[in-house]
Order: sequence, then structure tokens, then C-alpha cells
Amino acid sequence: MKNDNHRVGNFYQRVYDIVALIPHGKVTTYGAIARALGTAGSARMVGWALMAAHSPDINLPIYRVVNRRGLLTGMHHYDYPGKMQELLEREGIRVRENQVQEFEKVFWEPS
DNA sequence: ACCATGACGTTTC
DNA sequence: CGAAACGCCATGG
Repeated sequence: MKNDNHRVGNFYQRVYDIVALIPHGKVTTYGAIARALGTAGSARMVGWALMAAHSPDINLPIYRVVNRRGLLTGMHHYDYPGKMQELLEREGIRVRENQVQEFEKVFWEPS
């Protein structure tokens, strides 16, 4: 049975759930989410799941998810480059050169 | 089942 | 934190 509740398939759903829990004005990293999922080494899968989350039915603050350095690595996957930065700055997050400033302060861990 | 890809991370230089 | 290499795990062909 695939409903092991902690295996493939639910991976996407788990990522969506955590992303939806990100507070306003805060950001998190792929590694942090992966760790919360129990698969610390699958940080890449987190990004993969976010890319799959482009479905219009899923409204998640994906822009609040950046890489470990605070770089907006996913901005290229939006309608246009800068969209992600725009959304982040709108929440009070300062972004400079595609990088989140004071990343440690706005960082939120899904623990 | 094997190989290639990917919005990453850690280690090493 | 510059760049490069390895690891990592899930998805698709």
C-alpha cells in the first residue's frame, strides 16, 4: 500500500503543507523543509515539488522559499524575473541582487 | 531496472 | 562566500 504516510506521493502534499505554514514576512529554505519532511537530503525534491505546485488550484507563498544563501533561485520560473522579488519586498523583506538581505532575521524554520 | 535531470546542500580548494 | 565536485532523493523516459 502506498499510504505509508511518509513516503513518495505524499511528498508533494507535505511540501505544500509546510509552505502554507510560512508566516507573513518570513522565508525558509529548501533544506529546512526537507528536514521537516524527514528527508534532509532531498532538498532538491522540495524545489521539484514547488515547480509542480504551479497548478492554479494551489495558492501557496512559494516565493517565500529560497535557497540556503537567500538567493531567489526560483525567480526564473515565474511569469517574469522580478516577480518573486516584488512579492518578497511587499512583505517587508529586503532583496538586493536577487538575494534576501538579513536572511537570518527573516528566516523561519518549519520546526 | 538503468540513465538523465533538477527552484539544493555540504565539503573541499 | 568565490568555484568545483560529490551526494542526495524523487520523477520521467
